Amino acid sequence: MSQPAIQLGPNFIRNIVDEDLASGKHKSVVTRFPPEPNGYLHIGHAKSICINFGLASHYQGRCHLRFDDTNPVKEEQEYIDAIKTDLRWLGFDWGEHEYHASDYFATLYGYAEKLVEKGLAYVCDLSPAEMREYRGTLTEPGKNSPYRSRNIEENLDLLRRMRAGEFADGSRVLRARIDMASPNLNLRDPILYRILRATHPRTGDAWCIYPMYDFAHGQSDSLEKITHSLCTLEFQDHRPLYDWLCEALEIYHPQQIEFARLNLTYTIMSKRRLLELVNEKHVSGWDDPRMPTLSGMRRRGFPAVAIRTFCERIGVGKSDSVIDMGTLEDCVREELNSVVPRAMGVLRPLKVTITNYPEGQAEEFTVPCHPKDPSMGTRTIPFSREIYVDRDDFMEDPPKKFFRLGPGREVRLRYGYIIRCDEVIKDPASGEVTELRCSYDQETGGGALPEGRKKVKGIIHWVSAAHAVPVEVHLYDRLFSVANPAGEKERDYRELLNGDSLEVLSQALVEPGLADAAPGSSFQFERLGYFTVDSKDSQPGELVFNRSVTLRDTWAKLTVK
RNA sequence: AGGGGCGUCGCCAAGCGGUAAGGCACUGGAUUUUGAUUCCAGCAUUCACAGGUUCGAUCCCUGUCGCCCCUGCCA
Repeated sequence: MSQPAIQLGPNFIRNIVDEDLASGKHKSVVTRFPPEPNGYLHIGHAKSICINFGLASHYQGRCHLRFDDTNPVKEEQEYIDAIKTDLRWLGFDWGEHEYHASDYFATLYGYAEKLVEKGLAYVCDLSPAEMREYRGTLTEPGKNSPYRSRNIEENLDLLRRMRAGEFADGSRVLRARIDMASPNLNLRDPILYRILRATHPRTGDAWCIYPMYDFAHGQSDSLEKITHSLCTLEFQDHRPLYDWLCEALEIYHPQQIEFARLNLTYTIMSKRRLLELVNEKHVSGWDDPRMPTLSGMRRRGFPAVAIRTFCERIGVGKSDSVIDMGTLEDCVREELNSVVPRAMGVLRPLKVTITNYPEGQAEEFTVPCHPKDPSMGTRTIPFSREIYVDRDDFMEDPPKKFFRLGPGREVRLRYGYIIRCDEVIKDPASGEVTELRCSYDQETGGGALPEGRKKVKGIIHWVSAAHAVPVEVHLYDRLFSVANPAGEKERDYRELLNGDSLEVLSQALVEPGLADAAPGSSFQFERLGYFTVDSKDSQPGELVFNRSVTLRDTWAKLTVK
């Protein structure tokens, strides 16, 4: 696998790295992407991935994949596997450099003993409630734990017995001895190790004590000789602890740099909440096409390149931001537009009979697969007396500027004839339009325009009734009904879900050439948008198409106004 | 005795003392057998605000205001 061309623009992290390289602090760059395997990767992770791998490739360095697996109660092998799948799909390669914090458990434990021996850590017996009380508040200093003055021998003995499994879960912890009066709460004797009897996906029951994030992350960075440890803004307050531990342990000291996490309008990025959406069945799974997960987007039909382009475009900064979903959609359209073949599909069919076209007759039009890329070749589409058009392309009482079908109006069938609507048939009971009876101009086949004939403005897509393939189409809309669900403090985010985020169309029809479309393959249904064959719900002969994204639609914009 | 960050066009974002890049969005117009694509044009006399330093400040200093993060034995 080769590194994708990720071209991140200038940013503050690059400036720092440039200085480090210029000053000789570093000769090369080593970064890492450190997910906790407690859920699936989402577009926010993609930003981090692109920054870490992108920075490494920009400086011809390397980027490690490291699982931050220090909390066995939340982590699962399923997630480890899914993360690797998504990472590869995105186009990144970590080579031999796959690591797990759990690989370092023995070393980390050794570090803990070292800290105790230096008098910089102690075993504390305070209960969680007491711990909270002793910690103080944002404005008041904490107070020293009564166990803070235990001597080194006792601490070492206790730590070893913690590891040996002599004490109950939660009964004791190992703490760093720093400063209970620090204005930075992270420095008020933070917990380094907790007793936890849980089976770890990789180390099983080998350990009953597990290191906390702060005692694993920086140490893992150090062991891997990471030069620049990039993380999100909320870890800024942890940096002093990161630095303190590297100094106290006298180990290689990477530099932690924080950047703003990604937020996207109309969705959420919290793994905890995404898990809830899955568990509470608000969505069909982590890979539901409405989810902001990479697996969801892949299934929806978003190309990996589009996601990488998106990450390049949004840049890297330190200010909290919420990026418009339109930016992502534009990246998706841009990629799909250039690489995907065209096809015709009718979402909500309305029967049209061409009254002057001979019964039983049929013909085929040979048309390009792509309007601008001849290398994509041609395809044939059948035409006959009965066709289907989309209901949206007919209006009984059309407004100004509507140049599709209406009583007495002419339109061009894309790649076919010009037809005129002569008669509108309705269901006598409901008044619903059930059929259009039209006549065609046989001089206009395949786009021909006889001398002197006026050009028609409207061109609509269609499908031959006898030849069309019935399919199911899933239309997706934003998952949430408000732009920034995470910013809504008053209401539970579940109340903000968009009840109409999924629309299932079971009567859709596509041109016969799509009958054997492969799962995951994408097409542009002309005038409608990009559609991708669902890789999970499709059966042979029963295709399900996911609408990946619509086309830009200036008409829709006008009608809203 | 609170601390740590951030404020440049509707949304992102370059800029690092010499007079506001770029993308998305939006608005025109051209081409078009997709109301798509493509193309061309327009879109911040101004950088949260107020002072100060300077020949000159978005960039330096001071103050004010606004927003985000931190009181898990989560990461």
